[in-house]
Amino acid sequence: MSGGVEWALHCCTLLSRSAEPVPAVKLAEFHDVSPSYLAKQLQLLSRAGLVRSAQGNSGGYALTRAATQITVLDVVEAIDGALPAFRCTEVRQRGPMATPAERCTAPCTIAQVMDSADRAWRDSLRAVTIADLVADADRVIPPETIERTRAWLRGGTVVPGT
Amino acid sequence: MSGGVEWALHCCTLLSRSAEPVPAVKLAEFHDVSPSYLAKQLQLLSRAGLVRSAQGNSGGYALTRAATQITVLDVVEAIDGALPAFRCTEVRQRGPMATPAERCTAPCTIAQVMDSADRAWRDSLRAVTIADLVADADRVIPPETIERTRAWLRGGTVVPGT
DNA sequence: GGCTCACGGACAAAAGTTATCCGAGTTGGG
DNA sequence: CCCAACTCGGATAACTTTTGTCCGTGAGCC
Ligand code: FES
Ligand code: FES
Repeated sequence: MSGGVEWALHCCTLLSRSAEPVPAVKLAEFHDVSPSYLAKQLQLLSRAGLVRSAQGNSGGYALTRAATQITVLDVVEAIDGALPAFRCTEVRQRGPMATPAERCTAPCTIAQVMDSADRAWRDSLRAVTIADLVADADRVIPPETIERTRAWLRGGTVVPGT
Repeated sequence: MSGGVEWALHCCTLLSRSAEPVPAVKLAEFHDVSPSYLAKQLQLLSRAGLVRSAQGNSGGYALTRAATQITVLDVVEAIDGALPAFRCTEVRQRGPMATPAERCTAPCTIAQVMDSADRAWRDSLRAVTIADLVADADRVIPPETIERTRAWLRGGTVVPGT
């Protein structure tokens, strides 16, 4: 799985805290990651329709829907692609004892099992929304830090310890 | 996911049909895949303890336990590795608003969700054994073909159409 | 009209995979 | 007992996908 999924999910939780758009550079600075690469991930989120990009001087990224309407699976599929990890090559139709194509109406049992597991994985991710993540984070992070984060997102660059 | 997983699983179902060891070359010929590469996959299965290799003139590979005692997950983890797809980089501990390490006693919520999904995936694969796969294949493949396969595994190279 | 900002694609580096080879060890037969 | 054939095993190379970076283009704001 792509490592950028972690960044994207953290960015979504952060975006849900800000009413105004947040530039990609600021998101990168907040997480201390490569701005160029994070821009690519945000682009993927934009293509998937999860975030909306606003250009111009006070532009940036913002969620298109409420955090309760965005599942973790949405983000994962936007970054990693929606195609299943296991890909059947139809080995059974090759070799000296090949199964004739006419009998291959149903997918191979092995492919079925893999597909079922993949579905279980997706169902598990679909059950959690960004709002759930934020709610759980609020339970751990002290309220003061949350307010400081909001201020940091809103204002310019904060010089720590001043 | 590695494409060799499909080969390995098909090989396991095939091995469960033969009491005697089957050489890697024969397994490769049966599935019409690269013998050299399949050898590598079988090596991984051997390291994982799923199959036992016998050298010498009448050597080859054989399952170490009954097909009912080998799950699909065992094979997948042997080939693809047992580490989860999602890897948390602890982004929360970086950047200007970094969470102090002392508060990071529990894993990040996002990591928990990912881990839960991964567990669901593995549970799904663990629930199916090689024996289940064989039983399901027997329901589809005509008995005559199964017997021909057994004979092909036992005997030398079969010249088709002669 | 000048400025900043985000988008998009082009481009290089790294990792992981796919594929192949030859040597070490073992078995069976002469 | 020796030989020869056959097997696995690990080391090695080519390829593909992923990861990471960069700059040019176009759009909004002042
Ligand atoms: S032929 Fe693809 S999984 Fe069996
Ligand atoms: S810090 Fe790794 S998933 Fe949140």
